[in-house]
Amino acid sequence: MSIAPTGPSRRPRPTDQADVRRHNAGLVLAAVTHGPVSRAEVAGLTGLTRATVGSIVDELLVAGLVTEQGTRAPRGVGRPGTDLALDPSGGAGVGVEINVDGLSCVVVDLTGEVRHRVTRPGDQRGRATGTVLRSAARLVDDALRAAEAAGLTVRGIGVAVPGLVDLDAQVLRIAPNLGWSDVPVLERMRSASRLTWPGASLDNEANLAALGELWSGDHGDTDSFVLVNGDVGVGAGVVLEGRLHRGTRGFGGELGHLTVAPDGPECRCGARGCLEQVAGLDWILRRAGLRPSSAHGSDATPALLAALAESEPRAVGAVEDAGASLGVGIAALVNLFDVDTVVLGGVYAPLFPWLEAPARAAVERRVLSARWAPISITPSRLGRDAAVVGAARSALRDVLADPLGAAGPV
Amino acid sequence: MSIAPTGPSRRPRPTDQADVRRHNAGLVLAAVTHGPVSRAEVAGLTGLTRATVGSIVDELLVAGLVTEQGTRAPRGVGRPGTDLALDPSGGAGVGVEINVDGLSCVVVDLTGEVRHRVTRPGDQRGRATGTVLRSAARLVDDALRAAEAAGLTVRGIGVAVPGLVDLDAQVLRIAPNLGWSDVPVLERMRSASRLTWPGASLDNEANLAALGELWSGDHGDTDSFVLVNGDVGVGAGVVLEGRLHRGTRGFGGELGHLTVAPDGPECRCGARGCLEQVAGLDWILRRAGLRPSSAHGSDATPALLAALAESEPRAVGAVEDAGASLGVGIAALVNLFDVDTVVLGGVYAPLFPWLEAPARAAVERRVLSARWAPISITPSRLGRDAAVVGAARSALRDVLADPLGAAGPV
DNA sequence: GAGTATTCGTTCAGCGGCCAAACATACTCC
DNA sequence: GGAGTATGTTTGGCCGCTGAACGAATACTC
Repeated sequence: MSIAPTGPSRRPRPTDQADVRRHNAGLVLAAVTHGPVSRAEVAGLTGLTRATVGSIVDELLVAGLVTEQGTRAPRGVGRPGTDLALDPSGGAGVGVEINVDGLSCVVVDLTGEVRHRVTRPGDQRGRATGTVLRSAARLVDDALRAAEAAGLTVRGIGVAVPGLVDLDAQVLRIAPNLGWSDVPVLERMRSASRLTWPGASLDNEANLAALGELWSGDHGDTDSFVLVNGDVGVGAGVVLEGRLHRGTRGFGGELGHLTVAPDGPECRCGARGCLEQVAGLDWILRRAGLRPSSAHGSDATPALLAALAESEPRAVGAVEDAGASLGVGIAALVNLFDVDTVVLGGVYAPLFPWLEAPARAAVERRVLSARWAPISITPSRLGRDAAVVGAARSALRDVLADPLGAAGPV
Repeated sequence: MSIAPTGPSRRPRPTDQADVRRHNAGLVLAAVTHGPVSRAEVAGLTGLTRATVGSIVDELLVAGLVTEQGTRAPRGVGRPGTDLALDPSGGAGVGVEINVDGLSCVVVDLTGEVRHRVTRPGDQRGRATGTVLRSAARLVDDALRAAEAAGLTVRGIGVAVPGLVDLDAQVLRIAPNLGWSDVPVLERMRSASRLTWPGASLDNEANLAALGELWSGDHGDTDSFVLVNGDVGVGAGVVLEGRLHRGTRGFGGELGHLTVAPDGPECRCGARGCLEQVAGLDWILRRAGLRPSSAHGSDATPALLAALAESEPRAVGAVEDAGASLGVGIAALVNLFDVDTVVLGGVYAPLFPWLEAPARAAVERRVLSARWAPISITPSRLGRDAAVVGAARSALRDVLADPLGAAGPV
């Protein structure tokens, strides 16, 4: 909980009463997020006085971020409070995901509800960059119109891409699996759109998926976890103390190129025995006797799952071996980051029942602290939606963290 | 930069003007740390107004944390400013290190200068826990007396241990290389001491060494780096954005048990191929034909260095092989954390000339982003002192971060 | 049914923080 | 010696939080 702004500007910044107000407004809004609460309850949760909460809530009401839900049915003696909740029409975020196997776009309101969803499956690798970006821009235009029709003011747009993003320049540096490099995605999408955009931001899909999982709120009280996103490549989104850790240059979480088997097969990156080579989707499919090259992502996975459902030995063995390798990678994550929760997303989510036991065994053998502090390994809640939803909600994050700064609907 | 308190209490806390004051006082003190500066320069550095800086400096002066150094020799037109600097007698921290190869203890003043230093080399593994702790307590007593004699008020005591520390309970959970487990180090040292202690804290040596390096301030502008501490064990202290990352439970940075050779020798931890087993000091010494068991730490290292100086092939080969394995570990760190600087400490510091090339080669082969973003690998500046000095300074950190909260000399 | 206790939300004076601007101070340059 | 410039201090104003008092709405008690 910091009242100082996070972000690229690393310079130490002085603080004044306005920052205090912002911080406390964020606290109040966070308290309201968890469900209908009265002003007095918010005061109890946040530690602020009722007077302060009242004043902040007044501002949030006129900003349209919070609504009063009328007097609550009395629960005991004393005057009953008036319930407060996030205003579903208080604003929305648009999320877009550009991925190897398709495009998707959602509109999410302040309460986290998905109000609009469109997906366009299909292999994007054969298509020209411009064509893909134009399709994506069209999805955004539809989403913006849908939001307006629903009476929602769009506060921001988040775009998720499968590659390394230069956050300062907001440029996609390289996306190996798309074959793109140095693409100013936002700029080109914006110019392909016919509508005026609110603020927009670009980020890596694993990072945004991790944020999506974080905000889905189903992972207990943990504010430190790693989302391991399995696909052809293997990436990790690292959330420490509630904050996404992109690393100094945004290149963090490259779990796929962790060395697991020094004498293993050669990787595209030039090294040997990268995790990606012995736990990635292609390897699993090959090992299971399926054809990875012709059938990618959404195509081959059903065949694999069918084989697993029938306990086909090669498929089961492939996934179990991948699980063991993955466990070595997870052990490394836990030994280094000391997170207590690891969430498996992407294709690892449906494969979880078969991956779990070997992965857990490897982790328990290799993590020194596992004896004192249990490590939770769970499948992703949002599944393939994690990145889009995370992108949309990240667009709302600024509003939620600093409700009075960027607020003001219409 | 946060004005909210960090620490075990994770509950969201409201903020008020007092916190603003604390935050800004910390800013001012940080600006003063970098060298003699005038009030006006501090205002420029921090973004505060001269009025505010003046008022804060007044408080820091009466608190005895800052001194005026008289009018500065004029540099151009205008009234010359009065230089401010940290008060060398403004307080001190005591650091103690309990390690396999000896005990050491230092007193560090506010400016970071070491004012007292005692080391007691010798293998601690044969000695009973109580005996070791009593020796350490005696060192602390000597340090407290030395500080008093120098007119320094000791603000806190930091203890560094080579093992996993439960920060909430302040208990050393396990120190494999000492053979200790579940030792309430602080409690037992305190009761073995004849003097009254100020606040004390216990932490892992690699973490404290990383803090020591961070505050030594010689690593450029980086505020994200990893210190890899080589000894019989291998630990890592992770500093991200200027903050030490202990992980959710303080068990982070266990680099020594990263798997680098799945079929390698069995480790004490039960797994196979831990980095510690193929790049730790014992392994290097054995491989170099020296006797690790009879001659530890400060005893065997000179022999190794002498052999290296004479280019003795077995010694050179041993260190080069260790460097290659270490490089695999460093690559994992960089791929996951995306730090741009890795500092090698402990025994790795004197071995650096021989380690560097193979380690760097392994890193460059295994880190995907190394092509765009160069990775700096340097030896530690503080060498074997990093952990003790870090421990002493960590005891001062609370004062520096919140000068007005815990201040008040005498 | 009336009075009392309890809880909720608001109002108001007070305190402490920062800021902006004016002022006093000290030094250089002409 | 006066003009110009930069430092440090003082003053008035604004803003946010606090604590206590107050009106409002409900339950409990006799």
